[in-house]
Amino acid sequence: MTTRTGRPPRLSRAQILTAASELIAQDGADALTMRRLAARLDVTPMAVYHHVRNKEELLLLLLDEVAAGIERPELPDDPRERMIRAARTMHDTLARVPWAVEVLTADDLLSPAALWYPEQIVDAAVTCGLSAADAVRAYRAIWYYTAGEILVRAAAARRRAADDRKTFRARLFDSLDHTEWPRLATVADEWDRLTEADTYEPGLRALVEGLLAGR
Amino acid sequence: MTTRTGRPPRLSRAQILTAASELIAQDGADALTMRRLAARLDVTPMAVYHHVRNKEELLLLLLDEVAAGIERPELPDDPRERMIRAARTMHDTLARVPWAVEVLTADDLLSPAALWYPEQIVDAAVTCGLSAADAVRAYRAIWYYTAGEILVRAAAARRRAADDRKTFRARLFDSLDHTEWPRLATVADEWDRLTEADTYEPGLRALVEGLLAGR
DNA sequence: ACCTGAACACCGTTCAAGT
DNA sequence: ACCTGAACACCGTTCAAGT
Repeated sequence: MTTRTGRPPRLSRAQILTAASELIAQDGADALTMRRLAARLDVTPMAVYHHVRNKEELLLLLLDEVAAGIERPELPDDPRERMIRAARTMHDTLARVPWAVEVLTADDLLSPAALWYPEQIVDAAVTCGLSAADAVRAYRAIWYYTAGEILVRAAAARRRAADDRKTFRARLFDSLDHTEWPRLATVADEWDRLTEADTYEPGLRALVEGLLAGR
Repeated sequence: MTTRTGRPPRLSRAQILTAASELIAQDGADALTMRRLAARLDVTPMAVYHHVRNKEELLLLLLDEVAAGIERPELPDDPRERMIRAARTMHDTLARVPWAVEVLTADDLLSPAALWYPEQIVDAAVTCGLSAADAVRAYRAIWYYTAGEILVRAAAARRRAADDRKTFRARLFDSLDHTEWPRLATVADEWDRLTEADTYEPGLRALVEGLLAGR
């Protein structure tokens, strides 16, 4: 029987993670600073460091939480539709936590729990007739498209919130030289509407169709 | 004839932009801070503010420089190949300045000079038989894929430089549960090689093929 | 007009000390 | 063991003053 010495903990890792998630949810990923986090927990900044090595570890722990809560819906039997559904779910899950994509952009693989997505996609691609190598390449193309969509839309949302850029694009389109860019001039009026619409899935379907062309 | 008064300028906007570009080129986008920039120019931080409103304006000016130096190669006559060549050029140009993509992720449109890319792509798509709206959607899908590729690869390069993650992925794959993720287990050994290879173009071709399916 | 110096309100993190 | 307090080395930016 071990005797616990020292004073009882006021803070726990779980509390820290909860507070951090709340901060991000409320004010965005940039609002997560060690000092603000500490203030919200009503402790010194350094108290947090006793439970978490540094900010990077904190972010990785938050990612693990996201990964742990990942959806694994029933997927269609048809492998092509299975690819699409798996990618769509991956997209929708991550689109709810765009900061996570920013944190891990690099790693097309997330933490172990999130491996479910590439596993399903690669497996479905192989079932469709791709070689293992081509299936991995197909997964990567899907990941680029998906990560790009999430990052671009998240950044666009920030702009809209900050409002500093709406005018920028408007100015750009207003000043559009109709002879130099005739095609863009034609679509200028529709651009915003088309841009705000969710077109993830049609693009995904086009990509998958192209990746599986001839099989 | 206007009489110039006050002391002669030691600093110019052009000098500031040059120094800023050099800083980014040497040490990455994170290395660009107003204070470091000032130090490199051998002036007070605040001297810079006399030529540039703030950091955001500085970044936008740098983007303009990138846009101004954009390549406009002869494009193939075949509209499908024209889409691909335009996208490929856009990609290659931006891949050389990944920080620019990070700055503007949001805006699928860059500054006026860079409108050449969407103009070519949308125009080629319409020539291929897409409606104006579908052509814009096609351009957006291409932009997501392209921006995603650049951002993911840039982040991966940073990781490789910092080296903090290579071990992470290795650990992940070593600990891979072969029964839970059979497909990933199969490709685990090849993953790094496949991931480092440049597969932008095949993915792009697949995407374009899917977007133009049936035309 | 162009630049300096001091200052403010922030960061992440280290280190020594308190209980 | 758990936390505080002071400090360090950074940020971007404002404001008042110098030449």
